[in-house]
Amino acid sequence: MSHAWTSQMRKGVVELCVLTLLDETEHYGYQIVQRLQAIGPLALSESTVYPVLARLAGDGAIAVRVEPSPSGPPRRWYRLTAEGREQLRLMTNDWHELARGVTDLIKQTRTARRTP
Amino acid sequence: MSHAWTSQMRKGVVELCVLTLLDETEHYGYQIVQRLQAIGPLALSESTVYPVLARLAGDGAIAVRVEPSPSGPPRRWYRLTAEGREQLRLMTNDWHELARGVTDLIKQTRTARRTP
DNA sequence: ATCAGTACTCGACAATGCAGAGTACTGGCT
DNA sequence: AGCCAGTACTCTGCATTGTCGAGTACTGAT
Repeated sequence: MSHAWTSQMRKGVVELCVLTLLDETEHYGYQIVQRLQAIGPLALSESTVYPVLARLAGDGAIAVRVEPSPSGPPRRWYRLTAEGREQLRLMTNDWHELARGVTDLIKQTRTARRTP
Repeated sequence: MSHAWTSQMRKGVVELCVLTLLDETEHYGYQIVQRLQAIGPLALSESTVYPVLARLAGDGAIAVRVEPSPSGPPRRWYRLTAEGREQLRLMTNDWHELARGVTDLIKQTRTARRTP
């Protein structure tokens, strides 16, 4: 298993990743799970992704279109709405700020420790 | 206010930041709050930081030392234990992996969208 | 008939950040 | 003395969210 804290670090980030993938092109849920699992540190299961999709759809950030699948139950294709695209923009900004804040803090304290 | 998702993005990261600061040098709780509030995207309140310190101390990642304050109630100075230093190392690794994973994903989808 | 792969659903749980209120100590202002 | 701001920490309760585990349904291969 991963460490216990990795699942906490993912919080909030999952939503960002889903929106990001949908910004690229239309996706269905299972496909999103596959793509995120291909990224090691973002490997997450269906029970994580599907609720996110449901909530984003409820919020109007993404829209659904059902299409029969060649192998299995019908697929639910999701795409970004204008609202969702705007949310993605804001979230991406926040993500970059946060990531930079944390990474900088780590760097700063490292150099601070090296020169006491 | 910040957006609703920023507080979710912080999950797990707060613990990392606290450990990082303590890796630099000994700190007391209020001081940690002040320093993190100075970093815009990491601005968080006492009710966030103190529970984290309590839990880390309970886990043995940090050790406490009480000292009277020149202005106010006694300060609780925290410092990293060997255990805590190891945890910090692992968390930092995980953080960098996650951050790189997300940032790369954003970049990839951007270029993918540019060349359809 | 059985099994693997696909695609989605659901209930219950645990961790964590956060708002809000409260306590206690010091020192400055009136 | 009385009051307020700043310091330093505590506590209750809440909402959000990722995750485990199990379940359903459809297709095609063995």
